[in-house]
Amino acid sequence: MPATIEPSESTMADKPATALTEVEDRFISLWGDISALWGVNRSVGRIHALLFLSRQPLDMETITERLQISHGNCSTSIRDLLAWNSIRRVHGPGERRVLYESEQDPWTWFHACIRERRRREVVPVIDQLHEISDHAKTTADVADAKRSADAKDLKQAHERIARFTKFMDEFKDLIDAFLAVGAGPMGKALRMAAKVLPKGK
Amino acid sequence: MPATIEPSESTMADKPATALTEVEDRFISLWGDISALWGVNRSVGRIHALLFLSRQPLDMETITERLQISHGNCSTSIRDLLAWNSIRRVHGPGERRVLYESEQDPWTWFHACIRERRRREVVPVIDQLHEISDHAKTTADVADAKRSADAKDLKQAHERIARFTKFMDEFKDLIDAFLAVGAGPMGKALRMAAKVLPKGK
DNA sequence: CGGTATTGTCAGTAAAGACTGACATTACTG
DNA sequence: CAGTAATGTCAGTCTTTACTGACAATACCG
Repeated sequence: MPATIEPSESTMADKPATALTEVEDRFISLWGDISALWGVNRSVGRIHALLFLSRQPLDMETITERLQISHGNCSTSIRDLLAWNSIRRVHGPGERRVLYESEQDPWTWFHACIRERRRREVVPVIDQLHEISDHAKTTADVADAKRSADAKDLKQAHERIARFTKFMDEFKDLIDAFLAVGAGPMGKALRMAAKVLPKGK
Repeated sequence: MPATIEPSESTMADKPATALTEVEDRFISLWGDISALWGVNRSVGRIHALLFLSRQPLDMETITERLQISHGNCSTSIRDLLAWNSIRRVHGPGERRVLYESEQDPWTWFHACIRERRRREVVPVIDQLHEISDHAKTTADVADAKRSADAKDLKQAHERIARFTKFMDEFKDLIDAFLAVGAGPMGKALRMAAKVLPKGK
């Protein structure tokens, strides 16, 4: 795990490193590392962290200067964050600049991430698994009818793929249960309960 | 999401594409894609998928030929899979070759993955968050004592970082609850319950 | 204990992914 | 509705990560 504690991300620029920026930078840097670890682009994570800490919505220019990234990078990353419902546009009415702010409650944010990952990744994968499983079944049946030598292997391959497909279906159910409970008071109760339960290993 | 349905991964080699290999390849390819999406190397995922489907433990040579990867790549990927407790060594006694097999129950496997991610990623991140949070608190207090102009900002930054740290602590509790329940009959009950609960969104 | 089959390592290279900055497009302003 | 300030796009470049294959180390065998 990187997260080397460099003097400060912002000291690289000409701007002075205040106590505030130094504190912020450590958090931003860590968040960037975590993001990378989970398949999310580092810039995306850093911008998100910055907006999470910021007391007011920020515009793109402020972000690019603060994080020392190009405005193209910033624009793309912000598009991603919007698509993940991690940040919101804020229009001052009749303002030219567009401002962005992040959700302030981490559980609400996490909830949105899970919902999005479910939609983009889990559901399509399950669809494909069912397709593959069906195809395996058909192939196995054909081989069986023909008394092919590999009929038995095909049957077993189908059995294993079906088993995994079932797992993913159940996994989705688990996600759904989590989302149903989510960030509200019920979720709070669940999390309280988690603290009391016997700890795993 | 890629997973282009190419004729067959194995037809690239000289070996013929049987009905079996074709079925296997689709599963292996999909699993490779999923792995990449979650920050796991594609080769690692493909080997895991192959071992999951295989009726008997396989040696490295078989794997490299089947997946058309170099033996160096295979060796490294297997080391990873072992470290993640996703596969096991199987020694035929007094055998020169080392064989590998994967866990057959997907929930047991998933359980092991979560435990490992908890250990490697979640816990270290939480430790760092606490450090950063403490540092922010100290900095804020110092600024406050000096009546610095940015004392208020520092206090707020600390408040946000602390909020996020609390979230991660609760998140770990949730993981612990899951691990405690895990793959046994209790876990089964939980997953059944999940099916009945009102669906999220 | 030398010979050989197998696995481990890692420097170099290939592939994938991220970032920049010039140009295009959009949206307010006078 | 021309002028300008801002955001969006994307080809080219840079950075990171993954993969290969030659060499090294290990483990069984006679």
